[in-house]
Amino acid sequence: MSEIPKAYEPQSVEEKWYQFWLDQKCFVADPSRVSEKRPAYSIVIPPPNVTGMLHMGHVLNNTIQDILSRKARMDGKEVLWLPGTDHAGIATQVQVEKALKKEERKTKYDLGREEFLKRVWTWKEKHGGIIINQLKKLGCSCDWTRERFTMDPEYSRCVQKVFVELYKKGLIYRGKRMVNWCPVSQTALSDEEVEMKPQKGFMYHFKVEVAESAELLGSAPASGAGASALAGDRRHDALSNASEKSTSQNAADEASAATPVAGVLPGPDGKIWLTIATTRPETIPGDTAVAVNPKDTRYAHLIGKHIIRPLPIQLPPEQKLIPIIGDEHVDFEFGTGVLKVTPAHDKADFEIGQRHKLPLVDIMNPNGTMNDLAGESLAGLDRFEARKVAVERLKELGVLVEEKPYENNVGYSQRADVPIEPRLSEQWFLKYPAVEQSKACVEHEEKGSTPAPGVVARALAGNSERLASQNVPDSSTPPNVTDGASVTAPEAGALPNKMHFHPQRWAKVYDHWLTNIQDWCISRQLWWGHRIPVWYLRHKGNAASAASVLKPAYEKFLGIWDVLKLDDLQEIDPQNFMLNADQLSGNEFEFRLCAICSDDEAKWLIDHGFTQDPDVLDTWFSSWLWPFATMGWPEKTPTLKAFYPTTDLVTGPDIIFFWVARMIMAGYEFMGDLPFKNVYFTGIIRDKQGRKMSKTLGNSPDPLELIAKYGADALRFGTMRSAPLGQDVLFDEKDVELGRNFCNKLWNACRFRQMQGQGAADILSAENGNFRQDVGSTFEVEGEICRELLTSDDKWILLKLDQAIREVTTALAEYKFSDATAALYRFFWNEYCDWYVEASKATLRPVETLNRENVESGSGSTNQPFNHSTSATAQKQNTLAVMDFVLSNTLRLFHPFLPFITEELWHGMGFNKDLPEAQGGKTIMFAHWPKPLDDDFKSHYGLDETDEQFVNAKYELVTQGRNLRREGNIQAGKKVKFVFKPAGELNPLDAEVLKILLNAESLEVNANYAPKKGTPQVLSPLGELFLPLEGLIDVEAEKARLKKELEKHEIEIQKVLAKLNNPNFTEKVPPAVLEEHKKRLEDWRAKKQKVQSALDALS
RNA sequence: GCGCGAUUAGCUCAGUGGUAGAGCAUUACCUUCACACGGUAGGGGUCGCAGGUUCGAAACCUGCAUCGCGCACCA
Repeated sequence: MSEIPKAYEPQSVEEKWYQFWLDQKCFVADPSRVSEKRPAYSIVIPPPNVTGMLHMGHVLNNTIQDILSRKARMDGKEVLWLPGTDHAGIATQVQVEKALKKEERKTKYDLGREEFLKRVWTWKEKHGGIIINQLKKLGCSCDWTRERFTMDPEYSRCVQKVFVELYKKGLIYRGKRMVNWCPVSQTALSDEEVEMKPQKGFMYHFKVEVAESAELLGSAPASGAGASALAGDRRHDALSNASEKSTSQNAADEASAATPVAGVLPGPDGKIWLTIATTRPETIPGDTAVAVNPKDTRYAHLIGKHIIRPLPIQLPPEQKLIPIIGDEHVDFEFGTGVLKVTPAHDKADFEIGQRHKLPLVDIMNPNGTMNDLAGESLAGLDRFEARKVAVERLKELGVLVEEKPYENNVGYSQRADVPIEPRLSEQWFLKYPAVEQSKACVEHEEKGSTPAPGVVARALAGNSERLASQNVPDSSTPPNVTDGASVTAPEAGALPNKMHFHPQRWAKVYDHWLTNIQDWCISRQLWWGHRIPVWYLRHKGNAASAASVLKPAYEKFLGIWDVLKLDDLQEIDPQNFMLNADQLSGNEFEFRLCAICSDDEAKWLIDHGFTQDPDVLDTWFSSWLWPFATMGWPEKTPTLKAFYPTTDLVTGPDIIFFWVARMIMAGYEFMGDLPFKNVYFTGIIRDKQGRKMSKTLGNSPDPLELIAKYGADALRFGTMRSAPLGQDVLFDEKDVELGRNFCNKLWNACRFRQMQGQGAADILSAENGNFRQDVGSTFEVEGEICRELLTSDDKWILLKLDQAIREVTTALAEYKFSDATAALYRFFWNEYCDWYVEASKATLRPVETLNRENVESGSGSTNQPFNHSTSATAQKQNTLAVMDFVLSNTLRLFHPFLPFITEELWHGMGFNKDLPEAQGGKTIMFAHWPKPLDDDFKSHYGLDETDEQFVNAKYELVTQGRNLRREGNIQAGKKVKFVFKPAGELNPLDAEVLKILLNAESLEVNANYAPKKGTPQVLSPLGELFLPLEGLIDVEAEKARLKKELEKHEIEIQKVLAKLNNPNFTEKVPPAVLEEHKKRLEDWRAKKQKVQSALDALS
């Protein structure tokens, strides 16, 4: 017989079968096959960044999607798992810029927009396939014929169409707002792209002089009442006071010596000083007011007065004068209760500025350096450098009162990891559509995860067919909701469908976000992305001349026009403008066209003096259309009709706002229906210490290396096993190792089975280390199981299989992947391999060894006659049939988790042989998902609790017997004689099983056995087991062990007794529980009795 | 500040009212003809703390503590 490797070698196997699946078009979804009997199942992949690399998060995510897809195929559904990649605006552009800098020492500006974009496309072509190939290595069964990219021409048209539609609806608008500006990428960001991080810095207290000091001190006792007395023009006085401002260190010292509590410091120099707390002194030059709370009695009287802004120093005093205003926003508990207002560099300050019509002084450049308005000493410096310098200047002026360490939260740019700069700029915004519908559609039940009603029951629906006819399609599965009508929007308010989040708690987070939703800044100052489909033409001259310039374009395009009179920023209705241009005033106009343009049209517009908006759209503005834009929308394609709405979405909770919520809104807005029915949120993958995976920490393992080392199946299994529903996953390579070990176990269990079959040597081949079937082999697969020949172990394993099928099916229906793998692991390793395979050796061993000489019958044995010569072969064949049945079901249960090895074994074992092509004959992918054994099956084969309990007792006896060996210090490998004194009848086959499991040299079955004093023994419901080892056993040690056991049992007995003696318990407890307790007491007492007897036997 | 999770064996985690579990790690023994990526048998836990509900709580309720996450933030 040729050697097959003892260990499973995944590499060539995985390669081979993936190619096979591709060649056979196993992953391709065909909408025309969808019918009531063959419902659709669909998932769209969360598109990875096109130039990204596979990381553990992807592994988790995509393994789950693959499991769901493969399970759905085995359920007889038409499955579409739609793959693709995301252009990932900033990330990709930054990558290319870096490469450009490194390789050519150039910036994107050196190349210009067009050339730079060419480079990005080249980069995309070169790197874009990497992650796709990595997904293939993982075994993902995506329909690659439908692979999409967010910048495919068709996809881009969807993006433009959506933009134009929302623009028409008035939901997209352009405006000058405070946005989150990233000084590194030099673009605006959405609120979601800003991450708050605690940052250690300083809180600076500095004092400013109130310009009207003299006036205040002179005419009013420094009380709040004085304010009104100072009405009138104070400007001149204030200015002259300011110019006399003392900068002497002396004065400053005196001032700071006074208690700062009040915030108002009337110094001996005859001036009133206000103390201001800030973390950003470098923005002082941009201050245009100082604000206090009008209810704050300390300061209210100063409202309307002015302070002299200390920076920049060089300015003449009159230019430093800024007003003190009253605003409710100011918290008088915080700091000194005096707030410097910098409307151009702070969101809250901007709003205060709006309320008080304050001027905006922008003192920074887009790259985060200070501009000339910041003053000589700061201009040109980076903002953080400028902060230090500003503090120095304040010190020099003697106005710095305090500087203390302070930690506050600062918004960081997620991408560039630098603090964002609130900045006023002109951007495009979107008012989110369909918010209310999106909120209403997510199920908000209080408790537990809710699989769609009936899913579990349906999944478990029994099978009344016999073994031979396991291949009938499951018609009990109701069709998916995939009516083509959903392509058109239903009437408003008609929302029968609900969406389920798993775990449900994310619904609350989702809800909260939708409730407090802010308009979405969708424009980015990047080059890589979907360019905003808006064109501008500026015209200087009167309205009539402007109208004549616009005319050709106006007539050519049906797009939406806006006309803006730039003189006073007034919008004019375009039609009105074209008709009545001669009567309209104005000398400068801007025309704005929002339309989808072909290349030719774009060229035409450029030729006619139009320019396109230079900005591109936020990447998520394309991703949010993913579920339908990938299916051919706006055409009502067969794919869209058959597979939208999708069934499941699998993603990380970190993009619940970025992506999930927005897809839901887009789904409603453009398709009139929810885009998916279930959302499964994975956990976040962390390292062993619970830290997030990150490149800088270097704690992120390369999945490809893991696959090379352990195999894709191992990686998948290990990941699934350690990923409980909704919990973060602490990744440990040990888990993958466990996966590999498990695959190896599966491999060897099948190898064992193969070695039993006739002509095993022909069936097994060492080539490639793979299982191969020999065409000429007469080897039989899944032969008829004969009821009469079933051993108790056979029945036991069939019942365990039934249980495993139920557990795995239920777990999958509830998205509990770690439960499913745990059930599979337990069933296959602990039940099938540890017990059943070992027990089966009783019938599988060569006939000559299954000989009554080894199962000695004592006198008076009640054993049935056991005719080996005639029945042994049949018995063996029957056991093999059971094994084949169990293994065939097992492989199918495993297939979604371990696609490669199961396919290899499915063929290697020949399980595909008698099946129709489309139902497992070609590939296990389409073999039917195992159904639980139903009552007909069980009664036909006589499977019931009796057998299960008997076998449990048998195995328990074995464990006790092995214990005796250990206590007798018998080495694990050594064979010894056991004697068994049965309590009733004992089938010789069961005796043989006992012998094998005990690794006994022989097992004497003797109902009349009279042990010598001191023979170690165990007692079980099946009888007494003796280990006659005169002189070899340490009697005292054995006694000690038994005594310890006795104590243990006594404790248990006392525990149960305590309960049973409590009248409260016996009266109130449900009868079933009472019975159970009584039985428990009996059990423990019986056990104790047996140990006691054993102990007595020793002395 | 608001919200959400977590707290069970050395580690990572299951466990939705009725006898405390798994994997890893660990100890001892074993290369027995499927598998040392293996087998057999062990050891190891007052289930974060304090109250309450209950005949009965790891589980349910109320506080508290610690850790983590999200949202919102006061300069």
